[in-house]
Amino acid sequence: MIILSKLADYGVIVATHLATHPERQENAAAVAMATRLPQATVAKLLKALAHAGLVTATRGAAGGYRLARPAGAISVAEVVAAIDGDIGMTQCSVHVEDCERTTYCPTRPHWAAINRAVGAALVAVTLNDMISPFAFLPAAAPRRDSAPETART
Amino acid sequence: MIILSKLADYGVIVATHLATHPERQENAAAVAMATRLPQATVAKLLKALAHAGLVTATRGAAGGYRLARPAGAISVAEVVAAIDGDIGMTQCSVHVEDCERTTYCPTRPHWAAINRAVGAALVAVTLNDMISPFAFLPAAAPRRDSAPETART
DNA sequence: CTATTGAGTACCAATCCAGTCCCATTTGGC
DNA sequence: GCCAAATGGGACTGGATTGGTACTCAATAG
Repeated sequence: MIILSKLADYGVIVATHLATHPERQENAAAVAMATRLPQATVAKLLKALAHAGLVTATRGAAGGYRLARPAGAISVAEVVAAIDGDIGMTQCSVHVEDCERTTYCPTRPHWAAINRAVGAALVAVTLNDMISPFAFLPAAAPRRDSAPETART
Repeated sequence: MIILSKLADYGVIVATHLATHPERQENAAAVAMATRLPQATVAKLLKALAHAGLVTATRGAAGGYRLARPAGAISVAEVVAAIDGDIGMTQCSVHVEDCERTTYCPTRPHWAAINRAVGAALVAVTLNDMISPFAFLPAAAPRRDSAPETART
């Protein structure tokens, strides 16, 4: 099971690439070449990122993109959300009204909690973390041995 | 963006339903009726769960399904994995060989860490938690005051 | 032996997604 | 002032994936 769509994955790559040269302004073609991604797709991604306010775009000749904020202030969750929309585990987490089981489905409230946990894992990681060559430990996954009371496999 | 497929979501509902009557053996039709899900789909789900060893199946007349383990010993992650396969954030997390960018992509090692965090969020929740009427706090999402709040539109 | 029920597989339909293309708008350069 | 370069914002399409169904085989109780 793949959680992220390929586009969202690409989006993080593109954003990360911009984060490596925060002061430089690059147009879509240059980013595509640097990331080895299809040019048209990169253009689409950058548009989405610009729309979400994560990158600033300069139009016209000699235009291009650059990060709107420092790399440390942009989380992976934001990049993913800009491309794939809001993060939610289940249908009913995102479109509550679509789930006619709302009244009797006992699992629904619990999904919200799982949702937050997953979201926290993505929010905890910034683009700065992604370009660092060292592994990091996201705050949302502190340790595995804190197993509360439930037996695991 | 929806992270779980509908089938995986249904799978959790089905497993949760079985968890409410651990001692009772139910056939696919009964589970389908109780959960208001299409009967053929429920049958398919139960087969997948049985294949993964999460439920035990009794064949023949008066056969049916029941949980193979106590509800507290089955995590949501297992149920999801039984239906959707292994959990991974990106293509390269699951099929490393498919990603020809491995050598120079700086984001790859970090996805593994995010992966673990998300997986931990699902492993921390058991079927027992899902049937409890009270909200619980999964271990992987310890607090909200660490400001996962991001500026959205 | 027969009815019932799960196991397994094959298959169809629908949806979604990745990717491309087109045209309008903006801006810098000549 | 005009043209080229670049983004903005759609629409469109081919393909892959998924949700759902149907059918046949195997096992078991009575």
